[in-house]
Amino acid sequence: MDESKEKSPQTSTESTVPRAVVSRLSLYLRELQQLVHEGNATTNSTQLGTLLGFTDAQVRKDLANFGQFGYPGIGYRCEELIAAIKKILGTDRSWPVAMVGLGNLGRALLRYRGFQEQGFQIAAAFDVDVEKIGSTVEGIEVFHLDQLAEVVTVKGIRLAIVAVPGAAAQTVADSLVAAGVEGVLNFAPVTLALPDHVSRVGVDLAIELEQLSFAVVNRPENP
Amino acid sequence: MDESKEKSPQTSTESTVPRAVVSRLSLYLRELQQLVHEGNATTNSTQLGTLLGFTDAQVRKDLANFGQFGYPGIGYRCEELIAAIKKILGTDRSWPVAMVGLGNLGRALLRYRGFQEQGFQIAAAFDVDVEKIGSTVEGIEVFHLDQLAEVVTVKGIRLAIVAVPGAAAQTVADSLVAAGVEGVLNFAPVTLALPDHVSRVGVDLAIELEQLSFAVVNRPENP
DNA sequence: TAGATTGTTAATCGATTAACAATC
DNA sequence: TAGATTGTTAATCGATTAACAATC
Repeated sequence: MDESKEKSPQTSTESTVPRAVVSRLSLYLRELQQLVHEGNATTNSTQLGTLLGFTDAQVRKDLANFGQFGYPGIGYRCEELIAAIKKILGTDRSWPVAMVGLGNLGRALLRYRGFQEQGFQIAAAFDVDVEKIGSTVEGIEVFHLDQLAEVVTVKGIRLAIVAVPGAAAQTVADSLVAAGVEGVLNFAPVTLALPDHVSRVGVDLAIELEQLSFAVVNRPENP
Repeated sequence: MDESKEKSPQTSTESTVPRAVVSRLSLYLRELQQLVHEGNATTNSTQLGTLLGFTDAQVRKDLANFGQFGYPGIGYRCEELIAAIKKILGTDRSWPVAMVGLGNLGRALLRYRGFQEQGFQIAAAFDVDVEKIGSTVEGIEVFHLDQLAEVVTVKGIRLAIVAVPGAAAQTVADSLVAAGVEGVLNFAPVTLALPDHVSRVGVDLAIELEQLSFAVVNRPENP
């Protein structure tokens, strides 16, 4: 073998980590927070795996992508692992987020507490309805979409949530990109075209139900 | 009660078709509907793949799981493929769905039109707030959670959406299972324990944002 | 210590991509 | 026919699981 045994210089996390692993990382974090809430100081790969439906090997392998966090013979100290995962996910800080679109979904999301609990703060909302511009919803100022670039810059916004009708989503996305936003969480039922340097996550509520109906219809007993 | 075909130890259900494939099937459907809307009668694996960011081979391979839908030299007839995918997903019919929890998110989801467009109809809503019981929201009757089993039976409900606080979600899920519901779409930030014969899809809005912050923080150029 | 559990390597399993004969 | 595109098989790639020495 002529291969050097040198480790590659990428220390913590390059884009070599699959999305599925990152997704599970969030689940580990959520479960660890729950375990702490229940009074546990430590856990282990078997317990975490059982709670989430994964094998113990997978839990350890996933974490191994980012370093060594456990103690042989003991497991993982919950608070310590929580801090480590938050650092990896980037949620050891607070992110100001833009909300675009104040229809039913957008307004509901403005009121949702779960974002803030995990380090995301809606810093500004945008719409095109003049009735809404200038008002305040849940303590968040509503701006016209035209002010996007300005507000994004002033407030240091890097992430945005798109909750506009499908027909408007791509145009909004283009504006977000032009304003310098780096990541978009899209609730519109369309696939957004974004440049490579902008990250994209899509949630389509109807699609989630479709996954369910497929599972139900295709279960052995159910024709 | 006879599970006679015990070939594989666990998850004998839809193990033949991976979840990832089913998820892409929904994306194909959405894109095909968009293509029809734009006036296209046919498409092909290269076009579908390009629009969604997949290879043409993957599109064909995914569809091959379910049969032969294309025409060599031509591609796919949009309307025909739409009908085929809807049949596979089980959305060639209308599904009555239960909504449990009428907080901000639950109410927003009641108003969301996207469900109905894809064949899902909220048939009843449930809460424990006596102020809401008996009222009508968006034309949908609100029942007390105690009436779940009864209403589920009468309305033939097989799917449910859980939009209650995390602390209440497992209890609600247990009630849904007891009422005979076969699939649960869970928006509460907890992992629900459900029996094998009940399907589960989870959407955690904070987790979606975490995926985004991870992507942004771990992009080569960004600290 | 003895028991428990990690991190990691090797083996297995599954999913994606490439290639091409079939065919419209 | 000539050109285009499918469905499918084979090759590649990646992810999950199993196993175990290290170690607390």
